[in-house]
Amino acid sequence: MASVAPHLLDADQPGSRATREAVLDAAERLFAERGFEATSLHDVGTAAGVSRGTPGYCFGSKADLYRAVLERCFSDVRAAVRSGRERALASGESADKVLAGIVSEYFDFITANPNFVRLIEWEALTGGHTLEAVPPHVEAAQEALAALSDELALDPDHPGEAAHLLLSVIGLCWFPLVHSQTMLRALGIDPAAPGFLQARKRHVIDLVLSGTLGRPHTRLPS
Amino acid sequence: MASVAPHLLDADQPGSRATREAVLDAAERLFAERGFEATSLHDVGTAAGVSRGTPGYCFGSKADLYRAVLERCFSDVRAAVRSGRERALASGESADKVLAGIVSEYFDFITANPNFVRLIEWEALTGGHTLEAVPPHVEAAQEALAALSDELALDPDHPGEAAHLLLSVIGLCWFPLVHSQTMLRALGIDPAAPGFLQARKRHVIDLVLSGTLGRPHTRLPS
DNA sequence: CCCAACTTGCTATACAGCAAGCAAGTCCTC
DNA sequence: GAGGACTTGCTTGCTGTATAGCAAGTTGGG
Repeated sequence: MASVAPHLLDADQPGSRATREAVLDAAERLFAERGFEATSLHDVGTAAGVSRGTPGYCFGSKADLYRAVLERCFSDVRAAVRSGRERALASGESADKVLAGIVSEYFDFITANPNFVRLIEWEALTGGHTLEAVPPHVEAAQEALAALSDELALDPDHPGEAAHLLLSVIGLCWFPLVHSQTMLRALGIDPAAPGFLQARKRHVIDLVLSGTLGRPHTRLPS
Repeated sequence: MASVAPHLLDADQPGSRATREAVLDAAERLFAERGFEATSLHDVGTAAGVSRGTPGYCFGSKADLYRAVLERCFSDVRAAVRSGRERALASGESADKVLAGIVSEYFDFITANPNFVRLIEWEALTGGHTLEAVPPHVEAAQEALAALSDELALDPDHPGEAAHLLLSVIGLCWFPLVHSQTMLRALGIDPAAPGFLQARKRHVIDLVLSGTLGRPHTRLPS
């Protein structure tokens, strides 16, 4: 994950910029892999090539380091969402092309940034209390929602429609990444097989396009 | 979650049946809530109304207790999948009605069994190594896959189609449950609001039906 | 020589697992 | 049928290990 978030690195925080960055990188990787509880500051220090005390020295406490990781991460995500929206606005394509492009780009983004997905999954399971204290994540979500609503000119009488669609796109893209070791294995799918990711992307795009632009209204079963 | 899995409770395992059941119930709840690492045998004992040593006495080790929880859980799930499949087979409805019924039932099932969802999510994040040792989970997945393939008479030339569809159904249903404290909050959705779950179910059914029965073939964007 | 950037020593806490203890039966023998 | 031997079901004490955080120490550049 690239790095945009100057306030976390310079300012008059303790430690040098290079060390703080190395610690953040190591912490992001380890927190994403093992979660907050199972990651020790000792391990973070070792992975960053510094002593076990340095992460605490640079970031105050383990919880503060974790929050800093989330902040940097969502600062990047927010920037990605914004730039994606601007590109979509400028493209002048038809609604279905734009939607397919959004899904495709999002799919590629999370495939390339597994740390991001895993960090949020850990947050989801542990209550999301740290994420709550990181404003950019709400801004990113709201902007994604607005982009979807605008671009597709969704019916303003149903404000929940865009939200459901966004939830669906995210869920469809995330699921195979998150559950590669559980569901996919149980189903006999190898997520590393050549073509799997592309087939998945295609499936998601087809599903979302047909569901959104067709708009059938099926009755619930009794 | 109901209880089918006699071998875990009687046999010549240590402890009385009632105590083992109480410990399993408490452990399922706590492991689902906090995960394996963050749950202590002390807490399990207290929650079960026994001493801190009893969980270890009855199940051997913390890891063994955890495995027993997963086994009981998937024994139940496997039974639910089987009975659902039999009901679908016997219904004689059209493919779209059957699919809508499957999705609706599955949605209701996971809404009523959050422990199941959370236990698997924890497994997914921690590598799924314990789940790997619990055969019923593969059997349940395979049977669900076979049911979907049969019922919808999916093209046997594309064996991955049923798997992608199953992944999509599961992902669409799970996502709002798992991310009620992260995404939903960021999007300003209250998952406890009256009607949210029904609206979600409707959205998922519409999406899956239109995507499956229409079968458009949209090109990927360049 | 001094200050920032680290490192190392220390303490308190938490937890899993083992082993010993204990109380309430159950069986076995006379 | 009584009394001791033994089992079952559970509890409590103990030990080793891991970790967060603080405080004192160290080193290198300006």
